[in-house]
Amino acid sequence: MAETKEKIVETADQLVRKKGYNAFSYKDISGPLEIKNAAVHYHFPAKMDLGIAVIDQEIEKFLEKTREWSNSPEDEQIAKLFSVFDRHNKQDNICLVASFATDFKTLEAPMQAKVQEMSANLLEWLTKCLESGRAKALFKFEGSASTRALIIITNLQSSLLLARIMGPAVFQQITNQLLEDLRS
Amino acid sequence: MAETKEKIVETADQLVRKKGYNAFSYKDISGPLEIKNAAVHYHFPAKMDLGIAVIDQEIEKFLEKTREWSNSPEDEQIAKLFSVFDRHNKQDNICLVASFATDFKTLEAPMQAKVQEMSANLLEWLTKCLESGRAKALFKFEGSASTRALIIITNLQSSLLLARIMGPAVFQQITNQLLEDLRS
DNA sequence: TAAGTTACTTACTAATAAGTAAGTAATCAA
DNA sequence: TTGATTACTTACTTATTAGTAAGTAACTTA
Repeated sequence: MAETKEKIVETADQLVRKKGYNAFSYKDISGPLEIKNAAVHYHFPAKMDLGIAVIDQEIEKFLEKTREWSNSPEDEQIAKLFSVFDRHNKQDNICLVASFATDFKTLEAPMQAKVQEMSANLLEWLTKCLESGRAKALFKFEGSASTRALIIITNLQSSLLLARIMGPAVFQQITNQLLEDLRS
Repeated sequence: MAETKEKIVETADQLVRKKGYNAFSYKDISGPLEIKNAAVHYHFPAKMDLGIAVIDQEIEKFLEKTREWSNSPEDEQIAKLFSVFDRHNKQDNICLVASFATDFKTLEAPMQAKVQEMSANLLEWLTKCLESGRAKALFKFEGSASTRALIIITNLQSSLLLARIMGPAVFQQITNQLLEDLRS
């Protein structure tokens, strides 16, 4: 991919996390990158094309990371997932799923499908990780792995939301206890 | 409060929950209510005034409800809180805190303060409820009540977000397990 | 009953949004 | 070396946004 195109996607990713999909415009991208508005439209004719590119990149990154982690013990894999969210917390970013979930009803069908794909990937991976981690007695939790995965995902997502409102410390407070819960 | 003014706030509340604060316009209110755009501006000169009214109403409703519940056992109080979220789930609504958290960085200072006030109220109430419920052995959980309150709030918030993406059943899946966790 | 006051409507403005059409300079491929 | 392709810019259009100024009809109060 060309340099400008990559920078556009990266800037859009940051904007979705910082302001939300409906709250940024092409001007917010063309300005910082010192290109013209029409240059953004050249690479991404409609805003939806850009939105999809942002999600596609996130899906790709996630699959790549989890592939890298796949030989580590499950408790380390979970720790690595948490550290991804921790990094976002330190940058005052929220996660893409939460950001797009808020705007979900305003999105066109192809974008909604992409958001669903992104969420399904995360849930599927976490479910398997919890399942095999429990089999090895690395984790202890009640109920099905898929339910526990949903619970942990909701914790991670909303702790970034709450951290934005109540300060970054609440993220640590929540995630420390979550990891504790999984062990005990 | 006058009838029209109430209807405007109620419509705005629904719009914030359905589309997000930055994704609705005064036209989305004046249209359904069959009034003119300027009528909305008459009651709420700037959009922020309307946003604050929506949050103020939510705060008031919350304080009223928790006052009503205050003589019930703590496990029933928690069940009532969950049922409020359940009602939102059935209407495909997300919660105000999550909706405004996404747009938080685009909000003016007085609105940010209101969002913080709303979150603090919820957290404070839930912390106290968990604390006294644990003292009566109605609940069992690890760690401080305030951390557990944060965890439960994040679960409730994001289960509405995830339910929108993955279907309303995930809300039940999550909340059933959460209530189970608190008991066991 | 005259003078506010309330709750609007009519008719705007200025700014910003997404998106497009036509032109251009530089590179690439035959 | 010509002709196409790439990656833009210039210069628009159309729609929508928040917001306002001036007018009006109905009611209220002195």
